[in-house]
Amino acid sequence: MTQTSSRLLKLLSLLQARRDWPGNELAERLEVSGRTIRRDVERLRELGYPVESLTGPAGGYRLRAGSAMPPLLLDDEEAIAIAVGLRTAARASVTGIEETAVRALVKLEQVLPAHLRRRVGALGSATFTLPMAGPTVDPQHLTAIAAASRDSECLRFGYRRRDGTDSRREVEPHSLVNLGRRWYLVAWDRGRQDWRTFRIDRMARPASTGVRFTPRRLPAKDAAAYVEQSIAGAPNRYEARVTLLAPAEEVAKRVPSHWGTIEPLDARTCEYRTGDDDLGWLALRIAMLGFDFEVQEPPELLEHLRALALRLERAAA
Amino acid sequence: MTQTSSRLLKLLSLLQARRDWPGNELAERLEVSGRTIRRDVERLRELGYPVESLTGPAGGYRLRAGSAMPPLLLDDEEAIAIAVGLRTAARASVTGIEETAVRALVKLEQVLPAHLRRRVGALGSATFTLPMAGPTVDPQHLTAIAAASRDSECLRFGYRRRDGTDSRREVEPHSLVNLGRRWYLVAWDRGRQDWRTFRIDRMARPASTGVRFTPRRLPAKDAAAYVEQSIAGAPNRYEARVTLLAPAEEVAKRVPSHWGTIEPLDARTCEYRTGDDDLGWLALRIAMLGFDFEVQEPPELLEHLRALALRLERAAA
DNA sequence: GGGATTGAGGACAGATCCTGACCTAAATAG
DNA sequence: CTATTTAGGTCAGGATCTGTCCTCAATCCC
Repeated sequence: MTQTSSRLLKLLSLLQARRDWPGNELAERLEVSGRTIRRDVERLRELGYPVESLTGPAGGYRLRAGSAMPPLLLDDEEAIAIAVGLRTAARASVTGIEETAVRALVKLEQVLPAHLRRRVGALGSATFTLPMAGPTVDPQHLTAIAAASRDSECLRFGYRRRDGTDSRREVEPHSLVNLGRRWYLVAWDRGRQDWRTFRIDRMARPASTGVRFTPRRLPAKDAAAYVEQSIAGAPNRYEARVTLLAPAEEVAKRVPSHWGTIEPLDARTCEYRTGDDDLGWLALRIAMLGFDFEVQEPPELLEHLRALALRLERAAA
Repeated sequence: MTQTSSRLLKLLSLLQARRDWPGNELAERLEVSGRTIRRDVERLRELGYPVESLTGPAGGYRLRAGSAMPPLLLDDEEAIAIAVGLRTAARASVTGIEETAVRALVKLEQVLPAHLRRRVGALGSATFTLPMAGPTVDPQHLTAIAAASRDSECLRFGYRRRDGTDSRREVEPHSLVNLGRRWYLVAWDRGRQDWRTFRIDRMARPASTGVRFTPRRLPAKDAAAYVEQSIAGAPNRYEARVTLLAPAEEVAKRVPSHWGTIEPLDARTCEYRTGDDDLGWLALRIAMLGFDFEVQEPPELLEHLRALALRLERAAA
């Protein structure tokens, strides 16, 4: 039966690689009779994959989108592209899919052949995040932590506290949480015998110890809630409100909707609101818009702008 | 034997969803005897998927990375994350995997269930590209064009020439090429009866006509070469060389390696080289580094910096 | 070290399924 | 209208699958 199964997979793979396939070409490729191809197509349909067919000359088979995801059959290059894409998605921190991206990445990396993993690593060193975007998180850390947490394995890492002191931790990872542009791990600290949240960018060399544990119940609704309550007060977040000297429509064309909101003030100006943890980053984002503007708040933003303007002037001198 | 095949797929899916699986749990889930599970594992191994097994208590099965990619079995959320990740990867224009990312995206979108496609579209509207990054390319255009080109189907679109005049085109798409931060389509223009290259960001509503064509031979080594020769002279590219007043090591920590090269000049300064088509974008990239700097070349960069500094000063006033 | 747990795999029998061959029907492009 | 292409019924021989039963081997824990 491994013959039939692998042939079905190959068939699915062919149907994903090109859209239209005449039956006899499939038969040739899979080295079976046309009748068997028809039966295989029937089987795929039974399994829920919608294979369309057209009769007549220029007819053939075609895999449509169905109601469920079929298994994806990727070649090496595509697998790499997906791995790299997921890494950037995990750091995008704009769309709210970061955690899922990491989960998918863990799944993919588990089965990614070694030679491909090396290539992904090489490409991955091309960091996409902007220099000013604050502390960056190593995607390899993310996947290592997510894998340990998925498989209920203890995790060991070095951790630098807020005050700068270093320590080594051994924890039972519960879940990985993305908030704003930061990643947190919620875990039971085995040394301290209590729940803790850790910032991933403060970790050093996280690695599974291989020791399994039985998951504990988190004393909170969910991990995200736990992180929020435990960093309450800390995140010093800034909300910027600036007036742009440009029509709202024109601004809207250039500003991604998730980067803030635009409200028209009059025919020639509009108000732009956006928030961030990092003032420097906030200043740049506004400067990059390419329009003249006036800062309404916060006042701290003005200082950053002044500093930036000075630096540019010095350079342009 | 759709039963055995679908069971094998389910088994593969389970093995991808978690790392360790005891045999009897698999047997329960798949509603077969333990013996059949062992046989299924054997079958997977025959198909080339390396399934490890450990005996003893706490033993079980585990899917390792092999030498070839197994079919990826994704849940809905993961499929969305991958689609979004690939979209950003297609636009990243830094790593050299954009074209593969588009190919993978075409494959995925072909089978992406409708409800998921809607969600991807909603998320996709959160444009990630930076506002200043120049003309953005709609990923839906990219996939539409890539699909037509993969399937040898004619493509129709509106095109705005360099001089601003609009026209409608019907072409036989040959391939999609990514150069720098721009996308080009190499195609046989049916109206003009000749080869042409089109910039994707100048296209309007590209769509397959459904008409099939037989691929022609391109009069060049490959599509990338053809694009390069046909836009020779046009791309007005700038190479910047600036001196940063900061030690090379410190800069290296903040600058992604693909965004330019860093050469130490002395203990306290270094030289940063980077290139781009867009001067404004170039200026920002340097300003964002967060270090004092001096521009060596090009002179045009100075003007942009001055303009930017002025704008910031006005805002900070 | 001993016992319990878990995977490995041979053998068997009955049921099921697969394949290719052959044939007819229906749809479609030119 | 004709050639092409998928749809699918039927048949027969061979291959495959499954569960049961059993014996081994590796590993963990007491």
